[in-house]
Amino acid sequence: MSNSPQTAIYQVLRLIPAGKVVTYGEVAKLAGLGRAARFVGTTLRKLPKDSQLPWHRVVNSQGRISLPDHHPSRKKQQDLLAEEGVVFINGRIDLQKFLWTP
DNA sequence: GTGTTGACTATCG
DNA sequence: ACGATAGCCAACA
Repeated sequence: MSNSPQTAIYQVLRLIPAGKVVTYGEVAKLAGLGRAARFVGTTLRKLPKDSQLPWHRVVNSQGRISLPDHHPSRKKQQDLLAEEGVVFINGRIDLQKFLWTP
């Protein structure tokens, strides 16, 4: 088992199926971090650019991409999700259809 | 040990 | 529906 919180987050990310998304809060809870949703975002920001983890399937509770507008990966995240079948409407995801929960 | 930070969330006006 | 505010929690200086 993983003692490191960030390792626990990595394991949770691998469980997310393509075409679905999860919120930061859900990832935190599944990783055993309770309500440390902010920590999930901080951890993802530190991920290496060549990471194989599906970090792009993590969005905020509003169904929006949380990255700042000027962040280069923001555009890439939406593009990756769109390729997996996640539909964006006015820059927003319909969580009632695409939110994944175990 | 103390205070600040942040890819968050729930609540309020 | 939208912006501002307060609450949360681990990492960092």
